[in-house]
Amino acid sequence: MRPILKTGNRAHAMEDINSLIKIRIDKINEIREVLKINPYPYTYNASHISSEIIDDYEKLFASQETVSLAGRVMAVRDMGKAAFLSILDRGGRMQIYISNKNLNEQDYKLFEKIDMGDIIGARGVVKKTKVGEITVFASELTMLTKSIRPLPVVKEKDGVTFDLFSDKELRYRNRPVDLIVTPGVKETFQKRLMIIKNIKGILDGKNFLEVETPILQPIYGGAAASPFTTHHNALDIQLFMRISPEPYLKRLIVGGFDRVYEMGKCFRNEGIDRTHNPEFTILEIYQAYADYEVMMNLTEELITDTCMKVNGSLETEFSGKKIDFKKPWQRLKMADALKEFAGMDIESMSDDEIEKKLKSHGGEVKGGYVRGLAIDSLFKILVEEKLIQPVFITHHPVETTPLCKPDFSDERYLQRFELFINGTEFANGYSESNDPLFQRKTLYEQSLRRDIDDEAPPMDENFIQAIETGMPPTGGLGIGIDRLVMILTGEVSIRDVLFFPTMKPE
RNA sequence: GAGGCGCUAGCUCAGUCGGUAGAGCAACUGCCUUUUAAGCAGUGGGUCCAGGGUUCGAUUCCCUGGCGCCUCACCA
Repeated sequence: MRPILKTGNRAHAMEDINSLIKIRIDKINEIREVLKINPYPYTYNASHISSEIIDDYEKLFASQETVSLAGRVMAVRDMGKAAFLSILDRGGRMQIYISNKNLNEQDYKLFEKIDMGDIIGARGVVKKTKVGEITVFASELTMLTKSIRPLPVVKEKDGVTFDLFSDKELRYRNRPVDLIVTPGVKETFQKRLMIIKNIKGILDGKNFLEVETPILQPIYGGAAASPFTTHHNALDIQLFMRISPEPYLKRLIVGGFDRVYEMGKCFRNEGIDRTHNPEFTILEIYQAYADYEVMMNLTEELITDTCMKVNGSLETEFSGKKIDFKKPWQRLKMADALKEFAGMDIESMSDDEIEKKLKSHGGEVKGGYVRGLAIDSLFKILVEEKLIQPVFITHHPVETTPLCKPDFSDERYLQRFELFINGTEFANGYSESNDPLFQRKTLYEQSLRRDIDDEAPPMDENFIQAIETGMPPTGGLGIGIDRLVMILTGEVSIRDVLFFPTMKPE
């Protein structure tokens, strides 16, 4: 079934028109009919953006050349025969001086129809006002887009913001307005883009290839999570939204792309909270002939380099805690972490003791006791939240994942690491499993758990066949990009680093 | 999934011990030729989230529901 435009849309839109909007529509009509101006023209050539005018002020003032710029009107201070506009463009804010002495009659009449929120073009010379603010003294005004929906009025003086657009629900549901009026929001997203660009730059510099793999998959895997399901009409088959790009990236390693990465959306059909959004961005990297130690070093490099580029320092603050990214980060075996933070010598404990301990802390293993899963669960309950500074937890019990190689020195544990910062997981990496017989066995066993654990993925025969073809020894790494952006920008909620977080319909 | 809190004008918020409501900003009308949270005077603007109950009367009290935020649980 194709989505059909609801017939009620138009009626609803009409209802929505309140008196403030009506007044602005009247102004559009006057602009069109009286001033004979199109309030929605097609182009405008601006010579400068705000920041360039400020940077080049001395030169522009000396030459008194005419500059032009385009932006959104954020404030109108009208004093009768003179007025000041603040307009906002890509480079920031610029003040425009309006006077009927400098403007022709038509443009002055147009000025009288300008509201906060309109997008205009202004041409004029650059001077400082009496109070020393760099200002474009307008000799020509152009209406570029008449806005009919009023913006929230946010004011600011001496760094103090007044009447902030603070209703989070409205902000997330109406992000364009939020981006326009809420200080700092745009900057957070600019930082997000810088972080992503920097990480890709480092990887590109190391000859990793950025690839794209299917988001719609007939069989999902690579993590334990509930998928979103969808349906392909022509093939009449069920498809799943990927929960991880891992299985396809490994197929590419088998195919000879021996350094690949993908940064993209994954989808998990789980609850929503401060650190979880149903769709989120993951970075996965695979490097042939490398092991988990190489991937740990790469993790350190990616994050410290990016932190330095974005924040100019390796120290940041996150919800009141100082985080120090200085290398090298501590590396701690999970068993040792349990010893250090929970006072438990897990290796000397019997299954009975472990199970009791887990129960006493309100934990359980889905589908019945398994020693390794119980240890992992104890770690989560007792240790995770205590890991504030960056630390690699290594050597998880073999039962925690079927996709990782056991450590040759002690096969009860994996060559795996997870990076924890501020009590949450940021990265996860392995020496990837490439023994086809072992892989078939562990994935089969995992698929059997589906009866008792609805998050266990199904058997993926096609993937096993790829591993049977022969995957070189490979190190793999996954980093949660949204959470990384959170810690590097100091945002406590994932919704504040996503342009459009998932919301229930109103 | 559980608990707490919130939802009143375009925005930010008061308020009504139950008698259908107010401020600031925004808007509108005046005044004002260097302002910057511009200022001064005046005017208009509300399904008080929705539904039900109690009541002569509910925006207010009670119940149910919706949406959001926070905390917890869940979460490779």
